[in-house]
Amino acid sequence: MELEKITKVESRASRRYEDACGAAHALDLVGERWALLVIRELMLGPKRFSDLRADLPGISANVLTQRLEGLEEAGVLVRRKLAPPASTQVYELTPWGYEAEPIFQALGRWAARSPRHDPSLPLSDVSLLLSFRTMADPVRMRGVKMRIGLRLRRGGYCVRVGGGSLDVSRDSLEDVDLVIAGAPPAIAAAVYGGVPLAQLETEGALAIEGEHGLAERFIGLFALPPKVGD
Amino acid sequence: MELEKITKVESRASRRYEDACGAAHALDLVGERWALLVIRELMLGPKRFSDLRADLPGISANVLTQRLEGLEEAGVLVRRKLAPPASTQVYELTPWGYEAEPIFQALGRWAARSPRHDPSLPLSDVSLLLSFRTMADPVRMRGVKMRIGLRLRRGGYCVRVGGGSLDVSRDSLEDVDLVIAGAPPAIAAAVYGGVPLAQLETEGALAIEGEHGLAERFIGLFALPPKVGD
DNA sequence: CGGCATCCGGGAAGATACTG
DNA sequence: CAGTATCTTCCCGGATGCCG
Repeated sequence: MELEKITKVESRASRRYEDACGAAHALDLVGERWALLVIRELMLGPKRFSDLRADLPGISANVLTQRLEGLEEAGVLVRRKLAPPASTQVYELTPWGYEAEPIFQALGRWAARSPRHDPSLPLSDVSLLLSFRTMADPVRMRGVKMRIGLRLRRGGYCVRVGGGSLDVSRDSLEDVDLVIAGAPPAIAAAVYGGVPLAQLETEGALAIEGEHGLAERFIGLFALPPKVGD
Repeated sequence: MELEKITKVESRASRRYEDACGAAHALDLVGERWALLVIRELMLGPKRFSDLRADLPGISANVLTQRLEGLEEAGVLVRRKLAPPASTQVYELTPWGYEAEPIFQALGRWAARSPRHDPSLPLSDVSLLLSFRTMADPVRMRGVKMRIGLRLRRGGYCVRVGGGSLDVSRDSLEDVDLVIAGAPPAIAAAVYGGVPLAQLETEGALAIEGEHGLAERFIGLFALPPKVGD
């Protein structure tokens, strides 16, 4: 057991980049496969093991366990036991963990220009909401004030636009001007793919509860960068 | 041979995150081990295979070959043959590849707060220069105008401060106000570690050609974020 | 069922030696 | 100098099973 631990530590050490560069150290911490996506899924609040598994298509249970251990050891997240009677264990980012969001924004903005980016793949609730924070255009938000509710697979979120910025929270859908209900890929198709709302509604992929004009204005707040070569 | 190709393609596909999230796609492109560090080393201009190998402590030749192939296929870099009589082959980022710099800035800023960050590890020329671009404080640069030359192991660089921003280029050391010569870790110790210039000079780790006061002012332009817990 | 340990097969990374 | 070939080690992914 002790020997096992030692060899484990040694192998970990030998697999780190021996590099003082901050980016290299970041990759030592979160560069393993799935690590950043686990953090992404926790960016809007704590989740349980099984929620993480369900929201990360393709991760296996043992890898998720390993990543959670490593990220906890690195100080990126903590395990927390909810007060009874819930008593379930959740994983929650530390304040420093939450500060990783610019990493996702930089990665996302850069990859959005990739010729190979395939928007038809599955998209998690959190990914969609984070993309709003990343892709909202400050110029287009100037003078706009609205509260949009999103009813996604795993719950409700509220997007508040005002004061030239955009705020997102996992929230009930009280006091919103409009609710958009649907799966994340459908909403992404409307927001980023230019697919008309009417078409998505007749297909049953999406439902709008409120004024359509407001939904159109909401969609107009976001802009993808042009693909490489354009 | 054909079978080999097919299995290779299949394995590649199965190892991608099937996720429309931009960050996930970025990791499909540059998430493999060493890939981002290869890009980092090319951020300030093209390099040869052996230079990359020398500047990436610990990468092996076959992995470097694979990463260069993959990054070329992804459109992040191109192989270019220099005109005769040089005739050596170099690897150069595409314009889109150069746009990856915010990724390094986000990673670096975040990891700089890590309790485990060890600044005494080796540091490449490019890492040091990129850290200047990342960590220069716009407030402190206000009204400052200077041209600092750096003579590092692998050549000369010029850091131009002016108009509230900082510019870096691989360049000769003509027309600079000051030259700092030394190994990147020593310069980092002065800039980020608070080690006095005089001490580094007497140790022979660093040499200043010009006014010391100017060097001190240059060093004062940079600030690391506080560590987690401070 | 949620969380985790264990075993196994395949494939990626690492080290070293070798070649045009 | 710029890689290729080969071998070993280790990580990832899948399946199974344990336990509260």
